[in-house]
Order: sequence, then structure tokens, then C-alpha cells
Amino acid sequence: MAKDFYTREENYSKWYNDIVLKADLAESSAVRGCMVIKPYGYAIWEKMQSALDKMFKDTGHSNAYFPIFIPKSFLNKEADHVEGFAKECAVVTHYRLKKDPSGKGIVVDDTACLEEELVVRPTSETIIWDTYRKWIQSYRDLPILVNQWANVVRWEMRTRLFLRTAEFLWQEGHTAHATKEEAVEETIKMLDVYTEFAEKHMAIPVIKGLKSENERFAGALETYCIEALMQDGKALQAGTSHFLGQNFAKAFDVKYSSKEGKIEYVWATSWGVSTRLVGALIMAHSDDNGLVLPPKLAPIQVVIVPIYKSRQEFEQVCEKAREIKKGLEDRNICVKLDDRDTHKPGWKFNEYEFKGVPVRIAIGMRDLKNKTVEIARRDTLEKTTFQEADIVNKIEHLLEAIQDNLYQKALSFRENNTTKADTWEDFKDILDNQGGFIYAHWDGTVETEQKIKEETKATIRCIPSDNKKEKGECIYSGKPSDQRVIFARAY
RNA sequence: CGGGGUGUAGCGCAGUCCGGUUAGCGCGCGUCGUUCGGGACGACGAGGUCGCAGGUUCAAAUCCUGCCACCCCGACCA
Repeated sequence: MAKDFYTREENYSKWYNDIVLKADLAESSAVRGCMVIKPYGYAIWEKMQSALDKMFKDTGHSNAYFPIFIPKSFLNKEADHVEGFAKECAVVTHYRLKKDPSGKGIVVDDTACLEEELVVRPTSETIIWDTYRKWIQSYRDLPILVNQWANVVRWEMRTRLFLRTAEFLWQEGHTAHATKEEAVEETIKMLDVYTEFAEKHMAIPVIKGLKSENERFAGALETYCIEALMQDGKALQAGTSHFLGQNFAKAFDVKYSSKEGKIEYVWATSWGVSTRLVGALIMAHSDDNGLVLPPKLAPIQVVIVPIYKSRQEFEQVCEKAREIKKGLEDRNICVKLDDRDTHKPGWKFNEYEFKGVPVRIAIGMRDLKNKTVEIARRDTLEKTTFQEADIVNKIEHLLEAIQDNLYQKALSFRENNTTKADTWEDFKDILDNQGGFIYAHWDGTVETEQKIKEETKATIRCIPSDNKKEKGECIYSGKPSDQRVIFARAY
């Protein structure tokens, strides 16, 4: 096979880039830092969207849509919030263009200056909470459980396709509650939704936990996250859920009358996942032969490649292929019959392999005679010949087996790359030579975390939700600590 | 925003140091034929404002100035 792309070993980030580009997921655009998501990549995102959207609806949420533009003044109503985002906001200052007086092209019309500049949303807490003020008067108006699917812009210095782009797609849930307990419960509930999605659909094991103060969302009281481990040993935050307390309610004056007739501030949460998940998916499962997709998120779950010489053979083979396709589609399996005559079978094999299609069926005259089909699975690259009888059930089980195998592989990778460090030397050594998640004691201070970050580039990924208490000494300062936290270098 | 690199056909590159016929090569693309169970082969063919704007020169892909874009490494971030 002609290798025209990088392997993980050679250059991990080029390998990643090659997969994104050559599997037709996305490409960079004419606009700095912004990507074009191509149909195949977008189809993966749509699969993610539809699974998540259902989970949101099942937990009582509704979709809505808020403006992409936020009045500049909104952003600085919550002090921490503005601090967190001010450095990466795109700002709209004018609303009109005109012909360049010199005759060439168009220029901004200086007379059409906005009275108040508009910020392109980096996230929507402010515009949403300004709106919620109008929606909420009584405890009867609560809770509000709203999600929006949207694009946001964060003017990043350095971008990477899917992992970090100036504009990205995401969903952001914004809920309003009467009590602290209810808001905290919501925060955890949505974290659990994300965990289930990551593990069941993306086949990526994640660690649920709480962010340290350093890594907390600007404006949140507590930020929870799910952290996944990529094949190069770096961590990737795959989802966040914030308990916002009453910060935004106070900033935007959102109050309600309780049953007892008291005026109270509303409690808030927000939670989101983004197109970054596509990057996570790639880096968690793919191999040196290209993309590997878990069946549940694969736009094409099964591809059928007919093998033939003459036109007559083509017809015969395709007839069988269509029959199998129909059977699979009746089970809601997404099948593509690639009956293009413009490409040869071998070419198609490589094409679908690189694009991560979980199962490939090849049917030729030999199979028609023997009542068999050739099955190739993408995760293990195994090829087997199946009897055609009961093929639909077999494929259905195979897809489940692939989904499960990918999860198990990712899980054992994580287990093999999760270590404990008890000395500073060990800690640095593991980071440089192995990577992965490192459980280590930490004295709980921001200063120590920052020092560790400066010296090693590792950050605290989270304090795991199911963490067990354990007396120890901080890996860096030697001060007493009562639990280990997870450190890693991260995306 | 700092350091480094690269812009030449759809993609990947050579040519640039040392200016001089008609700017090449591989892949891809088109037509025809033979092929077709892991990226086929042959023949013929199409395709270029050499990133953009100035300048030097008889002559610029090549030298000079400015700008732009992208990539890599840092600081920041989901």
C-alpha cells in the first residue's frame, strides 16, 4: 500500500492533521483560524448532535436560540467573566460598507459607527441572563431548562482543526433554578449525560471530576469536566458543566418570588460540548491506516464494495448487494453501496479504510457461487468470510462488538498510561517519558498549581468525583494533602 | 504577540544562492485500450497572472522593499 501520510510514531500532530484533511473531515479556510467542516466531518458532528440532543430532551431540556451579537457592556457585568474572555473577543464596530472614494473596492463607512460595539459571542451567559430577567418573576417560572446549538468565536492565537479554532460549533445549556441544590443537581446530571455520551457513543472512557480554581470557567463557582486521554498521552477536556451559583443572576438582576413571598436570586448552570469532540474522536481511536470511527457515530456504518469484471457480473453482484443493504437498513444500519464504476475495488478498500468505516462487505462472483460475503472490520483490520445466511444479524452484532472493542482498547490504553507519582523527580520523569494521567498529591493552592504548570506544562485536569481520601504530601511543596488529583499535559 | 520556516498547475515539490530559450517533475485530472478479490498499466492530452504590490534591470520565479497567507515552536485557551 502506498503510504502518503504520517504515522503516529513519526509525527503525532502531522498524523492528526493528515487524518483530518485526507479523510475529508475539514480543511482550513480563507479566514485565519477558521475551518471549513466538510460533509463527511459534518456528518460525524450531526451524529453527535442528534444523540446529544435526544439526551437533552430526555432530561427535560428544550432548544432555543439567542443572538450571536452581545452588547459590549453585557460582558463586563460579571467581573470574573469579562476577565476570562476579554482577550479573545471579536468586536463589531460598524454596520455599513461603501465604495472606496478612490474607486477601487469597498471600505468601511466611518459614518456608520455603532453606538455600542457588539461582541461576537464567545459564550452566551450574558445575553441569556439578560433575557432570563424578563422571563422570571416567580418560582412558578422555574426551572428554565434551555439549550442552544450555536457557533461561538474565541480569537485564539494558535489554532488546530477541530481542537481549537477561532470559530467553533457547540451546544450550550443554560438553566435557571430556584434553589442551590437543584442547580448543583443539574450540573452533575449534565456531567453524567456527557459521560454517558462519551463512553457509550464515542467509545471514549472519561474521568469525571471537578476543576481546580485555576482551570475553572470564568464566572463559575464550580466547574466540572470529563477528561479523556489521547493516544499521545495528552489529556483532552471533552465536556464541561458549570455551577454558576448566583453570579449571573446578581449581575443581571434576575430574581424571583419564592413560595414564601421572599425575593431571591436565581441559581444557574451552564454546560457545553463542542466540535472539539470530533478531534477527540480522531485522537482516541484512529491508527496509522487512518481514521477509525465507533459505529454509533460513523456516518457510514457499513460499506458494500461490489467486485466484478463484466457489466453482467456487476448487475448480478449489485443485486445481492442491494438485498443485503435493504436488510441492514431495516435494522437502522447506515449502509453505502459503492457501485461507482470509476474506481477499482482496491482503491475503494483503501478509501473506506482511511475514512474509518467500521465494516466493509465485499461481494464478488465467487461469493455468489458460495453464498458468502467477505467482511472486513476496521478496528482490527481482520478479514473473514461469512456465510450469507443470517448476515444481517451477524453484521449487527459485529457493529456492537466493534463499538465495545474500541471502548475497551481506549480503556486499557488509559489504564496503562495512568500512574501515581510520589516524588517531584518521578513526576517530571513520567511526564517527559510516558505522559498520561498522573495521580499526585497537591497542597490545594493556586500558587503550587501554577508553579507546576510553569515548570512542567502539566495542569490539574480534575479532582476525580469518586476520589478517595488519602493522606500525603504535595508533590511540589511537600505540604500536607488529603487526596491525589490528576495531572497531565493537555490539549 | 515573539522566534523559525514556507508560498511555483487541484495536491506534493524541484528550479531561486549565481537574473538570460518555450518554468519542470510526481500524484491527480481528461480521452482511448487492456485491467478489476487491497491504492492497475500503456498511449495521447489539458492545466501556470511563479502569494500580492512596488522597485532595480535590456531582461525577474530568481535581486531589493513593503504587505498578506499558511505551517512549526513558545505565551493564551475548550
